Amino acid sequence: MATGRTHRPATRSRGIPEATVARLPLYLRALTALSERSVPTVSSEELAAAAGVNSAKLRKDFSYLGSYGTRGVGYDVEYLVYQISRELGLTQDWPVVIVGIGNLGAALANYGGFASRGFRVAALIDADPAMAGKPVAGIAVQHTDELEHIIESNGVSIGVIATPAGAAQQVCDRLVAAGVTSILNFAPTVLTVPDGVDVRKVDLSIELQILAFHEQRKAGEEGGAEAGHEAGHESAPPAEVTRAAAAAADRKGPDGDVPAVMPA
Amino acid sequence: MATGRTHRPATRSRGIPEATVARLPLYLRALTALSERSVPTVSSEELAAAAGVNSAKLRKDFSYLGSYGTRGVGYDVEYLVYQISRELGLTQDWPVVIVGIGNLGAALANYGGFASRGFRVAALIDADPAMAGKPVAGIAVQHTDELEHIIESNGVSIGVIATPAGAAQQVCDRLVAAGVTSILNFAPTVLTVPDGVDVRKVDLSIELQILAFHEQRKAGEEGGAEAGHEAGHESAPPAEVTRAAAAAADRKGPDGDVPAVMPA
DNA sequence: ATATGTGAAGGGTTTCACAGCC
DNA sequence: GGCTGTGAAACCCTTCACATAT
Repeated sequence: MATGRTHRPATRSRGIPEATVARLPLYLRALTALSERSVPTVSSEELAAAAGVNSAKLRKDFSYLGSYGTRGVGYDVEYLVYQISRELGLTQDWPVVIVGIGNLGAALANYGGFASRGFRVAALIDADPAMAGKPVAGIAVQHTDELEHIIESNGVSIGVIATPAGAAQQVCDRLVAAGVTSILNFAPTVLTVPDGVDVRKVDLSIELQILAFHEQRKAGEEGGAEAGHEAGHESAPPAEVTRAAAAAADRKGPDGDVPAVMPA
Repeated sequence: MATGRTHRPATRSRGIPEATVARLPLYLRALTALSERSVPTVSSEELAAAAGVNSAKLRKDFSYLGSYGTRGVGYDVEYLVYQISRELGLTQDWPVVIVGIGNLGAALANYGGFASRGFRVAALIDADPAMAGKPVAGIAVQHTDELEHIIESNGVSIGVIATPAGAAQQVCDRLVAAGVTSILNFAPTVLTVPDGVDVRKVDLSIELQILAFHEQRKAGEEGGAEAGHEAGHESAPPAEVTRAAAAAADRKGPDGDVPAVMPA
């Protein structure tokens, strides 16, 4: 993505491919596990298996970072952990706010995987006045009114949106106006943001729909059935896709009935 | 295009690119919203804007499905909704089970976006005996012991794993052995599955790490600062990445302290 | 006049296979 | 001998631009 940006003469080969960046956290997790078990070195083959990719891809990925391996030996686990962490920017502290504290927001707040990687939950924000002051994951929920103040006084540049879809764009606008430049969006909506702001989306129902597509394909193929298990299903009357219901569900969002953020 | 596969005389060009499949749910959502507002037709330009892609891509995507548009006019909303739903396999009923009913599992169970698209939550499963019988989203949680029985008697082919990472592979193995062929995995682990089984992964911390990478880049660039907002942050002492903590958090998973599934 | 459908060009990503170094 | 690092090939995806249809 990105339009091209300032293409400088490459200090040391600037520009790690997006696909590679997306895999670095995977490698980091596998390396972290090895580090815990005090394994000193790994080969590309072993590490690739642990990360679920093939070894040629892994080596190519690492080649964009530099030459951190030793031929005939492999990679030093500790050294690689450090290098990848640095490349991803995890050696610094990233305060984040989570907006919309329903089941999903609470799950995110409780996820230790954030804190341990340098993401510090600076605040939990919800529009429901009844939530204000209630502790979730050991942090008191604050009201939406405080949003701008929280962002600015904590220097927050990353925001997580876990509100219903109907509130997401408004929350997004307020986050961006207050200085947030990276957003992780769990609401099933397309967010519009100004240039320079990154948005990543996690969409729970899209993932299931992609699985359904492939599942359907399996059912349709009757060439050389490998797994002896009839796919598909035919008990209940084929539920007609209820369009109105889907739209209504999208409006509520990927969470229960959380009373969420409304415009100020 | 494509490797060739069983290159039959092309009934109507089999084989939709994976990238296209991944966008169909996006289009479907946008179309559903239009349908609700009783909009009869859309142009590729309008629909693309609503879905957050560019119009050339959208037209190319639709061309893989067939010629469902009218030149000079646009696409019939209702017709397209039906065609995409059918292509994705959403015109049939897909019973799914969710394993691991912590905050995340509960959020998923409550998500109306599943039910409204043909995904019927057939069962909620958790390893904690204390959870058994408790209703979540109107469905009584069942104990892990029932897993195989539930899968088989309901003809479930799609499973969602929302357990801690430590339990994920075991749950996965049991699901697959019982007949599940598509898995949506929220646990921060690489799952190993036999051929013919699809796995999709949603990893909360990876998304944040990717954002951090780009955020760091923004901070580093001092060429022509567009948004007058200093990136980065320097208040707290730069949190050294605590590897052990990250590994421990991964083991617990993307949810709180949910007592989850243990081997039978 | 207007907007789709699609060859062709362009860019990015993955895989191959082997040269290079330990 | 073993394993990394990397050009080159193959593949996939996106974008362009225009023929085609209403």
